[in-house]
Amino acid sequence: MFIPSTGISDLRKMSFMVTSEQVAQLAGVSRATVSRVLNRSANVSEETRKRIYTAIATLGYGTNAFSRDILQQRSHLIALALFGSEDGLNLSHLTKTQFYFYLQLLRFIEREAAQENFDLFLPSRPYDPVDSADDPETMYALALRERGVEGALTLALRTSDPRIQSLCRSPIPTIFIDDIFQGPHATYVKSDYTEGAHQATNHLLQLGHKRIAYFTGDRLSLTGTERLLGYQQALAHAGVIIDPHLVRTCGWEADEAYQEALTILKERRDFTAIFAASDMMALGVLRALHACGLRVPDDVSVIGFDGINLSEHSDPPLTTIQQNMQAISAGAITKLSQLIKGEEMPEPLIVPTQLIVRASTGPVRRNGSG
Amino acid sequence: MFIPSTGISDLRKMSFMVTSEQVAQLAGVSRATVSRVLNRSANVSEETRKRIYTAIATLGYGTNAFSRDILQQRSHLIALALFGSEDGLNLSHLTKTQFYFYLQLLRFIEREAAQENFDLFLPSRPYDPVDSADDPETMYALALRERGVEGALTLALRTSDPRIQSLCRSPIPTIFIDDIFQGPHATYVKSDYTEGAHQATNHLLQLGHKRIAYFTGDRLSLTGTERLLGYQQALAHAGVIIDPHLVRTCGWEADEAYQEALTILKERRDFTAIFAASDMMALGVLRALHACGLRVPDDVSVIGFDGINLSEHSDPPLTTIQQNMQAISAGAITKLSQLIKGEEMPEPLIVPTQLIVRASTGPVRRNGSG
DNA sequence: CTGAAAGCGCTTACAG
DNA sequence: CTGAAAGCGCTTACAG
Repeated sequence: MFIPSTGISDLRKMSFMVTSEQVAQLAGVSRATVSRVLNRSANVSEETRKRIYTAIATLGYGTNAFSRDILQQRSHLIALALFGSEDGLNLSHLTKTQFYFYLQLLRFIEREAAQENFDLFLPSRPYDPVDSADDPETMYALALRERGVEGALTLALRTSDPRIQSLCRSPIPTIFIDDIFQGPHATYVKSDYTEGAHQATNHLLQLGHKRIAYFTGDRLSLTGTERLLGYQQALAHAGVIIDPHLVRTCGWEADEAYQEALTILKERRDFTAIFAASDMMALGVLRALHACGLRVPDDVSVIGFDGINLSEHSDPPLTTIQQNMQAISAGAITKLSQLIKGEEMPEPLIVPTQLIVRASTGPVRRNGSG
Repeated sequence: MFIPSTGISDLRKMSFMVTSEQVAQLAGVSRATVSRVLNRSANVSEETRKRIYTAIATLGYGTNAFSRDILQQRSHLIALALFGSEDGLNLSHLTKTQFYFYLQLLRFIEREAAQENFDLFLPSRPYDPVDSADDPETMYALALRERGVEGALTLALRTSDPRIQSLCRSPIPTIFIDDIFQGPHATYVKSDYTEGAHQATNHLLQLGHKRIAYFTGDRLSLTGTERLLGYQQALAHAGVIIDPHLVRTCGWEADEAYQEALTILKERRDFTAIFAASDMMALGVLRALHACGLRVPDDVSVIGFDGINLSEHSDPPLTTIQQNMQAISAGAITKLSQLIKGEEMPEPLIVPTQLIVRASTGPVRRNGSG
C-alpha cells in the first residue's frame, strides 16, 4: 500500500470518527464518566447516565474498538485460516464438491464463535515483512499477531502448507480441525474417522455383504488413511480378506468418484456394496450406478461418510456415517478459548460418529454375483 | 462474556505480547527508532537497522495492530455482511444451491480485497448496545463502527433485513452487491440482469423458438424481476405474445426447479425451450427433462443464467448468461475504496453480461409441437 | 541519524 | 457519584 509521505494528517481519517470527548462535552461530563457508562460501571447516577445516553444517540457515537482492545488486550478476533488453494486465499476452494462438508461445518463454527463472543477474520491481504530475509515459515504467524487475532482456527483442506508449520511453532493459540498437528499452543479437533469407517463397514457386513468395494479419496491425507484403516480393520475382524481390486483411489470430487464407478463397473461386478469415503463421492457413485441401470440398494448397496445435508435428499437417500458438526465446532471454539485464556493445554478432541441408516443400503441379494 | 471485576491486570493478556520497548532495549535504541525501521523510514543507519532486525527476530516481535491503527485511523478491515439467514449469521446459507453463485463470487471478492490491502471480517458476535432502548436499525452500523471496519460489502441474498437500512443510513462506506440500495455513503454493483435476460431470450428466438417457458425464482426479488423483465421485453420486441401458462414461479433452489419442470411437463409440452432464471435452476430442469426421457436440446432447449462453474460440466453443458464475477468484485472493492477515501460518491456499477453458447440450446425442431 | 516528548482514543485506579 | 491523571503500545513532528 502506498502511504503518502505527507504525514498522518493527510491520511484520510475514517470520516465518521466521533470521540468520547465529544460525547462528554455534549453531556457536560468527563471522558471518564462516559467510559463508565459504556462499560456499565455501577457507580453512575441515573440522571447522568441518561444525559450520556442522549449524547451518544445524538452523535451516533460508538467506542473505538482499537482503543478499547489495546487496554483490554483483546480483540475478540479469531483468524479463520482455510489453507489449500494455490493463491493462498481462504475462500478459493469453497465451491469444490470435496469441501462441501467444510462449507456446512463453517456455519456451526460461526455460530459457536459468536456465542463465545468472537468474530471471524479472514487473513487475506499479503503480509509484508520488515526484514525481507525473514523466515517464510514464521512470517504467517507474525502477520496474524500484527493483526491482533487472539487465536486461529484452521481447516487445512487436505494439503501441506508452510503456514501450518508457522502456526504450530508460534505462540498463537491454534486449533486444527481434521488434522493432528500439535504445538506448544496448538491442538486439534476431529471426528473419529477410523471408528466411523469401522461402523460403515460393519453395517454392510451385518447386511451380509462380503465383497465391499472401497473408494478412497487419496492415499496420503490423514482423514483418508484413517477411513481406509477402519474399513480394513472391520473386514479383518470379520475374517474377510480384502480384494485389492476393490479398493480404488479416485480423488475426493463427486465427479472423480462418478468416473471411477463407471470404470470399475465396466471392469467387474463382483461386489455387492460400495463404501465411498465421503458423501460427495457416494453421490457420484449413485449417479454412475443409475447411469448403468443398476438399482440401489437392490443390486448394489452404497454407503457414504460425513452426513452432509445433501445425503438426505439423494435418490435413494444415502446411508452414511454422520459427523457431529455441532460437537466439532463447539469443541474447537471451547478449546481455542482455553488456549487463549492460557489454561492448561487441553487434550485433543476426538468426536464420535454415528451410523445413519437410510435407503441406499440393504441386505445382500441371495442370488448376488459376489 | 464475563469480565471479572478484579481489574485489568487480572484479564489474561495475550500471552505472546512483545512490545517495541523490549525490542528497543535489546537493540540499545529508542522506541522511536524501532518504529522508524518498522515503517521503513529512510533515515536510519544501516548498522542500527541490522541490530533492530536481529532484536525483532530474536524476540519474535510483531507490531501491535491496534496501536498502529489507532494512529493511522485505519484497520484494513472490511465487513463482509451476508444477510438472509434467520439466525443473523453470515455463513448459514452458503450450502443452499441458490447461493452457489455467491459462493463462487466470494473468492473473487477475497482476492480483490487482498489486492487492495483489505482483510475480510465476518461480524458474527452479537452486538450489545449500551442503551437497551437503542433503535435496532442503527445498532448494526454502530456495532461495525465499534469494531473499526473501514467499510462494508453486502450480499443481501434476496431478503429484507433491518441491517440493510442500518447500513444505508450510516456513515460507514457500503457497497451492496446485487441490490440497488443507496445512501449518503452507500452505492451498489450488479450485473445488468435485464439485458442479460434479453440476450438469453434473443438467443432462443434466433434459434427459431417462439414458445419459451420461463422459470422465475420468485416474484419479488429485484434480480428476479429484472430478469423477468428482460424476457418480456425480448419477446415483445420480437412480436411474440407471452403465454402466461409458460411463466412459472418456483423458487431458486435446484430442486424446486426440478419439481416445477416435472409439473409443467405433466401438464403440457407445447414449448420448445426453457429459460431458467439461474444456472442452478437450469440444472434442476435438465435433470427433470432427462427423467422424462426428453433430449436436450433436440426436444427442448435449456438456457440458464449466472455462469457458475457447474454449468460447464452438466450434461449437456449449459448455454448460459455469464456474469462477470471478476468485474463485479473488482468494481465493488474499487468503489468501496473510493468511498472510504472520501472521494466523490461513485456512480453505481452495472456490469454487462455475456451469452455463452454451449450444447443445451439448438434450433427448434421442424416438427416441433410448439 | 537519533531521542525526548506529545499525542491517538480510550479505561481505570486514585482521590475527593 | 465524579474528575484529573496516568497509562496501554505505538508513531511522528520537533530538536539536536
